[in-house]
Amino acid sequence: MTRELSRSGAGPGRQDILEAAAVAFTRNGYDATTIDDIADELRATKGRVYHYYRSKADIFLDVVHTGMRDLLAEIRPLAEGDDDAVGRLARMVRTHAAMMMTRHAFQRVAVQAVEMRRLGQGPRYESLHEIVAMRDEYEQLFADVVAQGQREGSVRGTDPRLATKPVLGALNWITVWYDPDRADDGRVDRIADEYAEFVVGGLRKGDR
Amino acid sequence: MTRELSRSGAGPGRQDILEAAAVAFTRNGYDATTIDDIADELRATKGRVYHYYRSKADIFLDVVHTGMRDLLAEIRPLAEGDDDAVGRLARMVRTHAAMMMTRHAFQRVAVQAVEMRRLGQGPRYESLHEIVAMRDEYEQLFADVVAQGQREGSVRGTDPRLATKPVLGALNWITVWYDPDRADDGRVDRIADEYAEFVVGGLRKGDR
DNA sequence: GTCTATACCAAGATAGAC
DNA sequence: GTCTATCTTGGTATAGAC
Repeated sequence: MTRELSRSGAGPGRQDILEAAAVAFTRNGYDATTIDDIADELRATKGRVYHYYRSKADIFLDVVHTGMRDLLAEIRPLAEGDDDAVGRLARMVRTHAAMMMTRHAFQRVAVQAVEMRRLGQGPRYESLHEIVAMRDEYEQLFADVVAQGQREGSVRGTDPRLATKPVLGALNWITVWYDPDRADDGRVDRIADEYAEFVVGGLRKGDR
Repeated sequence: MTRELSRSGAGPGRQDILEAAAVAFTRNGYDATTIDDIADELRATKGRVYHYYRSKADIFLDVVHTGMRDLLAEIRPLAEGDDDAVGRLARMVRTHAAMMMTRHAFQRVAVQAVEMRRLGQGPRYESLHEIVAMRDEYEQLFADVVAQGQREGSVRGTDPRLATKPVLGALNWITVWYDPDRADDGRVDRIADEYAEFVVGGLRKGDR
């Protein structure tokens, strides 16, 4: 039965619901989004939604999981290259920034989840641990590149973990202000380049 | 009657409620916070809260308004100095960062509000326009300093409005990860300095 | 001015027809 | 597999005692 399918991206009927939910959650946030909102977005009714998902929290976690999995899939290979750290960092930033814009709905919901402290309560969702683990791995990818840059002498000395905070803050914040409906050709690339320049400048060792 | 007092910071009984509400909203977010949570934090009951405020939304907006007003009061004088732009920018960033930590509850709630798109609906709260106006003024303060730095030749060329996005994103994000309970002496200053260095580095014209 | 008790409603979730 | 109808709960807001 469908209930038993593995989370995230599996199942044909589920995918539609996931996308509708991402849009709905992006519009109004988790609490203010009703199951009817999701059903409306789907052009269906509650019955359909509850056939595939047991609860609103389940849907939400699946959206978040999908968003983080996709982001990690893009960034991990870039972080693991063996060229110079600053170049890798620039590509990671550019790609993360671009994802916040091109996959706006899923990424905005994922960012929402990071901000929720109270996600810890409620029933024991195993997918919650997975999400926290992905977030930690993600942050570590950036911290490692920073540390690598320090060894290479191209990045100024700071605690690498602390250094990731403004970087990821700047990047994640894109989901707050960016409006995908004002899509303007070339805009995504221009913004992504600006972020890359900003972050690299902020971490590079100044020669003055 | 108390109901007629001007919003934000006025009234003796109101101040207590405001502080309790800031703490409660910080803990669980707007929707998940109940009036009973606020009353518990106050060590009182609903009756007290509703004596001073007509609705939950009113309390929330007052917390947000207070947070933004205080932040603006700190930053505006720094932005208006007449020394070099990079120095002013560094002080603005340091101060903003410090406020996110030392006034964590109010500032976190204010950041929450910025992220809510749907605040626009519901009854016509006049204070909403004021809040939006404050946000815009705030962003403009940073954009002006960036533009000034470009005229002075110390800041690299970019759209000043776009340049403020990663800066304010990095700064506001502090409210998400910073935990005031792990207060450790000197931590606030160390973090604030790190942010100042990061932002200035990200915007300064590179001499390479 | 603060409390308790309660009206009222919105929304999550379920039952069962088709 | 999708629907409509309904149950149930939790939370905003109010009434009115003290």
